[in-house]
Amino acid sequence: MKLSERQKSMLAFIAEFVEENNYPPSIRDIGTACSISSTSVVKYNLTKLERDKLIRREKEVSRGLSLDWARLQEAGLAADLAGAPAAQQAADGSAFTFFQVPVLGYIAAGEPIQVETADHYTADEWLELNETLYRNPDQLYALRVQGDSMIDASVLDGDIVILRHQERAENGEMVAAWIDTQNETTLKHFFLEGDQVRLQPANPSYPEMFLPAAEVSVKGKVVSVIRQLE
Amino acid sequence: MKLSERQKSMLAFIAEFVEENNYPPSIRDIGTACSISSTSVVKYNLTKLERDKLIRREKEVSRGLSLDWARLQEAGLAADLAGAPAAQQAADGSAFTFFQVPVLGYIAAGEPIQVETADHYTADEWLELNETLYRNPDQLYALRVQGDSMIDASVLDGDIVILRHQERAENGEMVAAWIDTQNETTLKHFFLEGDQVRLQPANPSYPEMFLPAAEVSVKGKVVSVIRQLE
DNA sequence: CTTGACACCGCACAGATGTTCTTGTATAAT
DNA sequence: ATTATACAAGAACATCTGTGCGGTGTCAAG
Repeated sequence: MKLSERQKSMLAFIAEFVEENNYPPSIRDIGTACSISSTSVVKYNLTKLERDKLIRREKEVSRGLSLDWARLQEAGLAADLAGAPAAQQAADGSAFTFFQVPVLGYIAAGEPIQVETADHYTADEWLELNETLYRNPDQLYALRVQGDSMIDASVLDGDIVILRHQERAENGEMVAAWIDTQNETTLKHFFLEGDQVRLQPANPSYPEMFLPAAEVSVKGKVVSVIRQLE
Repeated sequence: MKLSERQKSMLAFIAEFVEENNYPPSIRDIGTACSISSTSVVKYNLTKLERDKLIRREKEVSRGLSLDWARLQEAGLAADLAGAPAAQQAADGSAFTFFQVPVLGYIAAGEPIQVETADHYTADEWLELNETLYRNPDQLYALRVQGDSMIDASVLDGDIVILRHQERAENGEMVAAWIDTQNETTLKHFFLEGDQVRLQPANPSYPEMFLPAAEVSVKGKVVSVIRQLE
């Protein structure tokens, strides 16, 4: 199922419109927004989208259409759309969205964590976060911290770190790094020095690690830390 | 603002309809469902509801209406309605709830923050949290931390602390404390020693404060710390 | 070259839908 | 009684809006 640019822009507009107005756009609304002069072309593409089950449509009902977020998510299209998994009304009437982040397991000098295979369905716990705080929520996941090797960076044993999945990191960033030779994932500050990687704990009582760049792969970068005291 | 039975049933129907169809009902839809034979009567009542700001309406747009959950909640009407913001469907179909926490301002050795008067409608920012992590969410609020006086407790400048509103604290807990004589709220570890209160920063370069218990009032206890690195 | 699928355009039409006008019925205040 | 106000009905109207149909240009297969 591949979509034309036009169809993508239509989806984007529909999402945006619903987000803003709380009711769906008419065919002509869509046409104007997506620079489609003919209503029948809008209908034509709408039918396509409906065939792919990305939207639902009620025949002969004004503005009788809605997005199927489940399918959009499945198709990897939800991320680009306004008001993703569920659009909600904040207390002030403005619309905003929330999303869920899977807590995939523990990180430390502990067992390996297969971030790639652990998907949204194997996670045993979830965090719910406000979109205003994060971008690209579909790339986020969370881990519980075990050990105090990052204590000087104010990350304590038991904290939850939220990471954005990415393979590269800037020097000094706090990352989850997979160490090939040791078969484990660890939370450290990352420094690339020539063809060596230095993984530095933020606790002087733990040693730095120097490893060949080939043996280290970055699994994600810490974007947030959450601690429960109660 | 009191509503007629008819208006209540209209609200209920609109909520139910939107929940089910993802688009709003037409005037005639409402009429049929609420046993109103005339479209003008529906419009009449819709106008009333709009005057009370319980719904929003776009003139001359088919199905151009939406519920204002904030106002409905305020009026205590939201609970009876289908699809109220509090109830959501998780990906696995199970229901769970989330809630919002107002970010009321900054805390430090800074300006006073009137937690009592700052209610859910004056907050300029919100956090959204999963209920599974917190109990009694209605007593929660959040503050941004200014300054590094709690750095040794791993609370950094810029962090957001979530507090539970309470007047009492156990020794050693991290609290937001109002200091009468200085007209300010500050974040410190709390110790009651006789009729004196010791407020201790978690940073050796800041001094402890000893104050008469009468001059200190606890505004809340820190239950969580959130940090954004990105 | 012809054909057919595909994406697109314009337009006219009919059905869907909000609005307005007139009328009628209570109830409470004057 | 009279007036004002809230609530309701029905019909006519205007416009919003989805649908259908004829037509165009492109492109690859036959």
